[in-house]
Amino acid sequence: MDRRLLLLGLLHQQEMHGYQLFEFIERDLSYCSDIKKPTAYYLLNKMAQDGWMIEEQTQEGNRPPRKVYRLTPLGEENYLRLLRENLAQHTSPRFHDDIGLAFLDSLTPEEARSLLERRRQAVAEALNAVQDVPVHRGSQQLVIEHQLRYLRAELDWLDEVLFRLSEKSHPTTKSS
Amino acid sequence: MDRRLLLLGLLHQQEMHGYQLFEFIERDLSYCSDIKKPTAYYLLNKMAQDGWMIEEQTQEGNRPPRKVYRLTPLGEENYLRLLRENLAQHTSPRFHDDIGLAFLDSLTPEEARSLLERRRQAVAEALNAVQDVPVHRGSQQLVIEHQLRYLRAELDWLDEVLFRLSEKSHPTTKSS
DNA sequence: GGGCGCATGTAATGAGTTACATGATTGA
DNA sequence: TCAATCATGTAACTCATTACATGCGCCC
Repeated sequence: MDRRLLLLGLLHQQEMHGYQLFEFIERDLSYCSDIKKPTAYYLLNKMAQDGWMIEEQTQEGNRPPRKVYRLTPLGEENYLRLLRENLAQHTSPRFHDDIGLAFLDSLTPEEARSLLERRRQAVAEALNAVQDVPVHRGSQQLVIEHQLRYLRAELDWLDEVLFRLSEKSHPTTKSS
Repeated sequence: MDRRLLLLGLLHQQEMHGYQLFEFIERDLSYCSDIKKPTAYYLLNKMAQDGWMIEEQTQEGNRPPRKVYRLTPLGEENYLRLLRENLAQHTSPRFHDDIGLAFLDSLTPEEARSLLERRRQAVAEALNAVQDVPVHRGSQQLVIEHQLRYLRAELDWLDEVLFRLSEKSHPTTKSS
């Protein structure tokens, strides 16, 4: 239902056609969703069939025809329902990266460290990328800030793990 | 491939049968993976066919027969390959919860606050649950600690958002 | 004797992806 | 003229899930 909520939320702000919606999501909301084009088109058709929105065919000059979507009252109702559900709940994401962490002691501390340094590098790059993202409109900016917080916490965590590994690989270096 | 890595990692530590593996994952590694029973059985069969592990039928008394899995050298090789790949990379999880955040300003600050208070409650409960988890063996404990860090960061973040909302709903209260 | 636990599966379903199809316009 | 952009889709496929099937033993 998340993907529906995403589309509904954007159409609540402003009517759009499918291509436009998809481009907006890819450019501005890539941290929220990795929805693909066929999925977006499919959901739009589905929700139009269900009476959540109406399609309007438009055409500018000889450009390809567009289907512009506008929420119906039923659509607005469902939008608010899904939004309230989403906000009230917490769903812990699965960190696939944790599976490797769980088996870290299959490797020597040295190798574990060098691999996790690579991971650290990747996280740092992701963080830089998010820091460079231009400020978003209204509460969409919250998503960016959340991402920043998350990535900073990841970096801190990785540094902690790397520190512990460095103590393991130099066991002779004892703190006084 | 993550789920394969999970199964391989456990079998690398100790040979087990399917039921046993699944129970272990559910009890001790529920933060890593939400793999379901049929998926686990399917993957075990698949990897056995591919020569990554061998099945051995065993039976105790009149109990249901078991299929015990043990890694082959090929399986060990693939285990280490997947483990190294996993450790070196970072894959940002999708936070479905962020979709609601992006559209927070569709609601009044008051309603947004009360809904996010509910979310905060859910996060706090999850945090308590993780804090009560008994210490895990070796690097499996890292997963628990990572989860703790993540949930604490989430709580901090929610408190920040809630604070901003409280400022919006009492705009007369200006700081000197 | 009735339900739960052990132990392994099959079949149907679903959600979403990839790859492909179409056809006009714009720009190098 | 060749590729890219605009704009919408269909078809096949993958991966994983849910629901169901089986059958014995154990415990209350």
